[in-house]
Amino acid sequence: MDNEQISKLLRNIATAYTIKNEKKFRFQIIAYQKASDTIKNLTSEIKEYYKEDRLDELSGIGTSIRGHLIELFQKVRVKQFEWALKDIPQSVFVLIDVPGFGPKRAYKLVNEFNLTNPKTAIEDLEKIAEQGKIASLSGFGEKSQSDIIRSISEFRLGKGKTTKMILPYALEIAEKIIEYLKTCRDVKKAEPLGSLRRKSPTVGDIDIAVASYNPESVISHFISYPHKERVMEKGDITASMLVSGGRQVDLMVQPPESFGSLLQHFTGSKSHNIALREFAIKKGLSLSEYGIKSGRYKKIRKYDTEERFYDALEADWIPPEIRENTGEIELAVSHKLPQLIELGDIKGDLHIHSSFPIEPSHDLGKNSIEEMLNKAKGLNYEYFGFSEHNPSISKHTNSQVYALISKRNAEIEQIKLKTKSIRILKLLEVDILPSGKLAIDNKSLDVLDAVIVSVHSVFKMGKQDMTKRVISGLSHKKAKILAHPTGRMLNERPGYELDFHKIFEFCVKNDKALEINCWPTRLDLPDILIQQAIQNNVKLIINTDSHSTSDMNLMKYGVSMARRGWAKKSDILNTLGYNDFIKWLRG
DNA sequence: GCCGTTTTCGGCCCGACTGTTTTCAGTCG
Repeated sequence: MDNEQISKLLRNIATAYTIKNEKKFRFQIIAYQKASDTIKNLTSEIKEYYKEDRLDELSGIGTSIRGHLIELFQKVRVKQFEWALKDIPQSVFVLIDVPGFGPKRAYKLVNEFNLTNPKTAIEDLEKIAEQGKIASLSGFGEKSQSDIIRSISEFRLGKGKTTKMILPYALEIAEKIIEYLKTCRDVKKAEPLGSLRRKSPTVGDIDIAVASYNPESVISHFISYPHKERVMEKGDITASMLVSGGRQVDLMVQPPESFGSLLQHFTGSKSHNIALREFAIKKGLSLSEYGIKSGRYKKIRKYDTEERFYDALEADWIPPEIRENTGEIELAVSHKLPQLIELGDIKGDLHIHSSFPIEPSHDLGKNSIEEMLNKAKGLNYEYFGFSEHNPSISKHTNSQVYALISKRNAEIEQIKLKTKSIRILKLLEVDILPSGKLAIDNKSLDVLDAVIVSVHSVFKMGKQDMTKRVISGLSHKKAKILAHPTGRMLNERPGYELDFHKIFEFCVKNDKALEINCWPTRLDLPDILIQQAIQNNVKLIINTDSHSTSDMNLMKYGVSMARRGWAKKSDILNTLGYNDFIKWLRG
């Protein structure tokens, strides 16, 4: 069983407990949900934690659930789970994935209509709703019957939060809506919050906060958005709608004097907020989007900025990117938060594909060496590295490969003569073959300043073999950077299997760096691995992997990812000045 | 069932909205 399946299993246990007796099992339900989330967010398989006897490192998994997981890995069947799941039809766990269905409603419908086949439960229920059989059920009515039909249809089309957007796409939608919101006079401020503000690599829905003295007017303006598909909810201070494309947008409004508490509340993450509120309780305080209530006086104090809100808790302001309840609250309270890297700290971009006809087996860039370079100057970089893919080895002999690389180098040298304001490096992105050998030979490698190595074929290898392959590729003296280390493509494929303990160890020992690739569908390394890499003293470098001049603006996404991984300026190699950087590259 | 900045026992975030209700349950974030 993989993480996704085990996470779902634990969530099902929580659902089962909710159906059995929500009050009695209240805290077990929370515990199982938390354990489920922990496993869902892991970057390596939980089974590895079990094998290495490291399950106790995971927060939210205590003695009891740990014992059940061990039983799961050893015997497959878990007595406690079987007891909890007994009497609950499988269809319930299928139906619950459809928005609007919680444990209670799903269970009631499955039982009432005897939906025994989990594979067809959703469409069976749809038919029953269409036949008008649900409205007469106690607790249901005409409206909920038609809502069910619509929910199922939207779920099938992947609308709402069912599918996640990559970050730039979500930002684009948010910016349009914010621009529209600002045409309303009553809107004093409007900001994108939630996972968008935390710069999460994928975003389920778009959260927007507005400061206004007239929430009614703001909400009525919001739901009149010309590109809306439908309004899902409309209350006094919040509203939700689907915009064209089926993307969900949530709105919350507070007066300007409470905007700080609203920002804090609506930025999340959920687990950060829960932890912060638990911390506040110990101080006799109660937090919400309205402000802070003191237990004794019950009077609410309002905060116009987030800084003042955190300050009221005697904590430093916490950058949104690290609000994931992984220790940031404790450090904010002890005033020991790290100074995270910023976009302005970046002094160079080393992973650039020009259109120079180097005849690679992978893709070529769209803009010339000179065009890319001019863009780099515009970004005020100190140094810049060209790293096209190596010439295709199936179509060229070694000497042809050498000739192509030399030709590119010659062109770079020509341009270097005319260029004073920026230092240029002659790099290449070289494939690590399944054997672990680099795709090009030493003669070709010798004419390069260094190479970026990466895996572009045969992804399905065992973890140990893939780790050996990558380490073998990185072992070459010229190989300094491992590009997009996990190989994941967001919304497309998970990464290949790698033993990152070994990779980290190798990189530290041999002074190699791991790339944080800025490409929005990659964002690779993932944040959690960035954090682990830093803890292990592994050097990192943020590269755009640009294939056109406009791609070079993607640097901000890599920096956000680094911030999510708690990276400081000193953790990132391309914040170094040229002399220090080149010393590392050639070292 | 988890967890430790008064705790290995006794706590466990806080609120909005909808539909079916006649005061609230269910779902969501």
